[in-house]
Amino acid sequence: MSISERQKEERALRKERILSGALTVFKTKGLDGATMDEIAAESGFGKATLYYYFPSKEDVFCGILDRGWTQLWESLEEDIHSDTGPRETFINILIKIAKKAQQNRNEYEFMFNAPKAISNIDDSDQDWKSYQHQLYAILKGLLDDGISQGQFPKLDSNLMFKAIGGLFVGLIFMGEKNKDITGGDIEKLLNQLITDPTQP
Amino acid sequence: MSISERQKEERALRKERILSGALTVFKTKGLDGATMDEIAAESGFGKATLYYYFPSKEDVFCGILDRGWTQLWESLEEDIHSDTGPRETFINILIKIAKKAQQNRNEYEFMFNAPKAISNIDDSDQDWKSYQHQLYAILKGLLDDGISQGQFPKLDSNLMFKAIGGLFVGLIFMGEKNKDITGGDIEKLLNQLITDPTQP
DNA sequence: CTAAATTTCGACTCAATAGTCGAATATTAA
DNA sequence: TTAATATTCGACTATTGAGTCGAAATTTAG
Repeated sequence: MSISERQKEERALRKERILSGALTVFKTKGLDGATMDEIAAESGFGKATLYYYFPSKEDVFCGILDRGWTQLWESLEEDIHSDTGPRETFINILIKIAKKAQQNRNEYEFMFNAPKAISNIDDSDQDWKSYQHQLYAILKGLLDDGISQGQFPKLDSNLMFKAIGGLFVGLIFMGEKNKDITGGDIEKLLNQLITDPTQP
Repeated sequence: MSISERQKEERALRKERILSGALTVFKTKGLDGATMDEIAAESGFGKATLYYYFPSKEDVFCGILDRGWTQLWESLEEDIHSDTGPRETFINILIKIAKKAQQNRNEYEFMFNAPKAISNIDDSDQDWKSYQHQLYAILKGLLDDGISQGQFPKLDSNLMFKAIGGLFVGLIFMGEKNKDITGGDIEKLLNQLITDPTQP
């Protein structure tokens, strides 16, 4: 008899629990400050048990990114495939990301910042990377389309992309509080940045 | 006979050399990936010699921040005390920082990003922190003044500050290349973000 | 119930690295 | 020259933390 469905689910649930614990520890101790012992304690397992579910610390790390980027990608698909114009789609996507990021701030801060801190020989095809690249490609495409349709200011799209990305990250992750920023705020500032003053 | 002026200078020069080497290693290996042995090798000293100049790894780290923020603060003083209006002063300061940051990208990336990664019991009065806070306070003040004078959009200044800070960091540190961004680009995007459309 | 499979974990190994020590070398002042 | 002072450093220590091991506990299936 092979493993039952319930067993699979419980196993997945335990993995989730470990990832959550890891996220908590990463948040308080930083990426390198976090130890497997602490993650084990935080998630309520013995250290050796962690290695029964994840082959290495790095895999715990990537597990968080995988889960996060996959979920984000899936939750955005309807917006991506909607047939609104580039500008509206672009803004909708960013606002949706912002909302999710504020609901799960730790996770998203990790997703957006942690990858920079990796120096490992990282040629391997991580799932999360492809999702991240896909998302960035979509956004970049919308930006290009929007610019060529005169919906955005006529500026180099790479530059715009950096600027918007920075603004976005700044709004959501700068400072400690996260209560003061509404979807409306983000929309307002995005509009401010991407409204072409030469258009009526 | 106490130590001569030249001796002091040479000692300071050796400290500089160590800080530069440290910056190089930090850049390639990351903050926690960098070891004192590597920093020693990179800067051309034996490890023990490093400890003759800096009491700990953390002090090397803070040495970089101290030097950077102090120099930045000093180089900005004339702009800060100029009597141009808040908007112009604000933009001048940001453009000057951007220029310096692009000339010494490693150093400034470190200055802007490294502090987040510190989790140490950091109550101690680090010089660099006061410079950083002063600079942020000045910028925040200019923003407040500018808003109340109608030179900026009427938005919450904390929000604006986050947005501008993010945009700035995004423009300068996102991606790998740093050649494509001119002072003009930065000015253009800043203007885009901080121009009140309701004003003539 | 019993045997196989799954899950758990404390104790151990082993490598990496921050920081120290004491001796050697170089510089300065008289 | 010579003694004091400043500088250099390789080898050593001590700690920390990732990953392993083997045995114990629990669950599942017949």
